[in-house]
Amino acid sequence: MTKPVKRRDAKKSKKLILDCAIKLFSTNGYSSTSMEELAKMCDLNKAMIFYYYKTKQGLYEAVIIQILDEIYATIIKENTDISKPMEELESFVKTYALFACSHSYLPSLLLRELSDSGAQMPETLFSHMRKLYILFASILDRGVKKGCFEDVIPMIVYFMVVGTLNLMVTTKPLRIKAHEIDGIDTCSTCDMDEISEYLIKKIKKMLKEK
Amino acid sequence: MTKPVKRRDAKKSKKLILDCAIKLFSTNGYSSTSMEELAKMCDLNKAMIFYYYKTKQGLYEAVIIQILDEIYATIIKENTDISKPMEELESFVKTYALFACSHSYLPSLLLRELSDSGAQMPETLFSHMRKLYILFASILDRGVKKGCFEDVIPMIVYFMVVGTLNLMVTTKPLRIKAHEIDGIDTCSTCDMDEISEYLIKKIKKMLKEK
Amino acid sequence: MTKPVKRRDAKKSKKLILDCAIKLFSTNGYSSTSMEELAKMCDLNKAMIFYYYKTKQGLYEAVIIQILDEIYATIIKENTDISKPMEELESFVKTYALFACSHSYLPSLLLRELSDSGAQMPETLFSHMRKLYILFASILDRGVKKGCFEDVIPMIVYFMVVGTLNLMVTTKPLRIKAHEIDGIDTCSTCDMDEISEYLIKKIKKMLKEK
Amino acid sequence: MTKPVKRRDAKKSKKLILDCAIKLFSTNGYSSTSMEELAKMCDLNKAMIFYYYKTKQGLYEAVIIQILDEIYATIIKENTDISKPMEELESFVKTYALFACSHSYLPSLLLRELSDSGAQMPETLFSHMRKLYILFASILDRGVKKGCFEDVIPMIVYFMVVGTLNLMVTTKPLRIKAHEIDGIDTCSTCDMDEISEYLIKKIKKMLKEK
DNA sequence: CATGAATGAGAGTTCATTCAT
DNA sequence: AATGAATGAACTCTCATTCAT
Repeated sequence: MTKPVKRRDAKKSKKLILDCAIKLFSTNGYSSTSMEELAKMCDLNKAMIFYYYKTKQGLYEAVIIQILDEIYATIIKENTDISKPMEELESFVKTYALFACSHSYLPSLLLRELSDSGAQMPETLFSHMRKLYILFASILDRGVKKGCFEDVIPMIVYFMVVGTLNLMVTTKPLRIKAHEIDGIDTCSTCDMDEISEYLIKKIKKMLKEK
Repeated sequence: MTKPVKRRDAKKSKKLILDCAIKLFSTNGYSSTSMEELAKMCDLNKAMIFYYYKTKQGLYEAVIIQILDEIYATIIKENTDISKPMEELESFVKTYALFACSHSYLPSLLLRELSDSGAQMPETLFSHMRKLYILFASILDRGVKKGCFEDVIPMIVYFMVVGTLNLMVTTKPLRIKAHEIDGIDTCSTCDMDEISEYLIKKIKKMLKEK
Repeated sequence: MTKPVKRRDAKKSKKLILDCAIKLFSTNGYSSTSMEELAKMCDLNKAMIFYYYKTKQGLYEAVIIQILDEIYATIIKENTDISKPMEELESFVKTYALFACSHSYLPSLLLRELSDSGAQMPETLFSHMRKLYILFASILDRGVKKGCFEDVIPMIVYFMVVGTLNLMVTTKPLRIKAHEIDGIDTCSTCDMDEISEYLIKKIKKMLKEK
Repeated sequence: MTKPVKRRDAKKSKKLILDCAIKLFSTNGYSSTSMEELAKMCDLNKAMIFYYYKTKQGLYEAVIIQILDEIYATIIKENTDISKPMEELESFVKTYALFACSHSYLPSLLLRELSDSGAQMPETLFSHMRKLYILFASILDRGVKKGCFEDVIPMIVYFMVVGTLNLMVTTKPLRIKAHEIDGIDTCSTCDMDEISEYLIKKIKKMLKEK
């Protein structure tokens, strides 16, 4: 008489929720994502989300940690056995670009969070973001010390790189539309490789000693 | 004992609503801004918001138009009687920086809207944003033709400038906090002038012919 | 500097409001009629409606009195110098039918009011409705006494006449639609004359002594 | 001290909402019925109504289907194993009368819906109503073919029967009041049986061949 | 007479969250 | 581990009505 109860293992369900949450949070933003919608997407009961993540905010933080840990690990991995700052910088940009391109929720989430002065930014997100920046800044710093870069303000350079990459990812559909409407060049057909190549070239030129 | 009599000045009320809306929308984003909250902030009845702006969406678009018209007009004004592309570029960046700094809702709003692939972006916002970019791109274009700039992808350069400025504005509090915690340089004491000076210098170097 | 103020005479405005109100109340019903809508329809300020009629309910009652007074007067007028009950009945039905047809708000209003056990029916409406019924009943009564009708329950006969006429008016569009869909005969092309002729014939047959 | 624990019985709650909704919709009409009021009446949270019925309109349609399905089924049931049109007609009227009397929301709802030219009538209601009429018309039609009825316009006859029955039900309180005030005969003490007997007798006389 | 600004109450609806099973 | 029923607070928006001019 009783309905059969879906029994999957905990890890799978928990992971499923996280994956779907990433998609929803990054496409709709925090407040426009509803737990109902998420539950439907996972084909799971709403209550399960709360069972695993306590609150919506808790889930959101889990999403963030997941993403930032991934990008950080990816960059570290790609950067091992590189010692020249110039190459390190190049590797950072390329790795970030590739990751951002294939995990487009990262740019969405970061830009969104960075857009409101972090009024309510969860501590976890903040510390993870700093870690990434510190990594970048240390590359530049080593470059300056070795004499390959000059006149560097790392924060600004960081945003010129990461900010631009993020925006290029999130605005892709908009840029296509804009190109169609106005006929103007919005780099709408460039792929991520071209973009990061261009960026690297320009950043190098910009920072190189005369 | 008697209640103080209300304004009954349409222009003032309408303006008041718009001003408060700008603040709320840019700090909290669209969906996290409640009309109740807005009404309280204006010390006005909730219904008045709808009396003047019909819907929440309508109010939001009014906010956007207001902001983007302002920045556009400001830039145009500052750019009259400049003819050299190099100087035009410089003027664009400086004007944008100053405006963004003193009207910090602009960066917030733009970044937020740009962060979700414009899924629901109001048409008005989109067209205003394009206008601004077209202005920037035409400066670069003239520069290329006159031979002062080379190897330009305007969209990317645009984001390197505008994206970075926006991020520097919206992340100010975060950067201060990050500096306090990690002791790392986050440009936390730079003022907007220094930032735009640095940006201009770097962009010029980046685009200049060898 | 001051806006020109529309100055019409009071009577015209008051009448205009009443006329529009009749239309709206009978097509949309009481609660679905909004004062805003009404004001727009009259091209008058909302406050004027309250200036003339105090409340929505007050306006509604004015509407009712207007309508019922009219139909009552019309019937009385057409019935003068008729003395035979049979003809009187015929005249009542025809007059009512014609009026209902050309003032289709009457059937709408009446049916609507009669459909909710008069829970909140305004006293004025109630008394006017009774007047009309009393008139009808007295015709039947005289007919019985003169021996032209037999076995009469006036209330039921009244509804068989007035109820049916009302329904035939209000359901006209529905009947047309139903005919189109099901192909069944819904009297969708009959005009009011045919309907009242048929009704009169049948009512007579129904009440006639053997 | 602890709050009493709620039902948690979907069927009961859903039914309860439907039952209360029937009462409210038929006494107050669609727009004058508030979901708040309904929730209070059910001693249930407002959100539950939307949980089960999605929208107010959805609930309304559920109400309608419920009612019309019931009356249709009842009539069909009572009409099995009758073959003579005369008796079928009689059975239809009696069954309808009884049902209308004991489920007085039916007449209210029908009259109300029929009173505004079905501008916004839900499709479900319309199709159910047609089904009932088609049933009635087919009885008359068979009667004509068998030679028991003559000169029939089914739509008009239908309203003379159903319209009158409906009105007699909904106006009961009004008729009592009217009788008290004016002393006139409003059939205020008749019960439904007498009314339907009278109706049947008269309709038969009205349609019978000479 | 006439207006537009202002209001409070309440409408339908959504949502994060909890509870009993 | 999983479910569906239940909730309260909040949401956007509408409406009849009033007030100052």
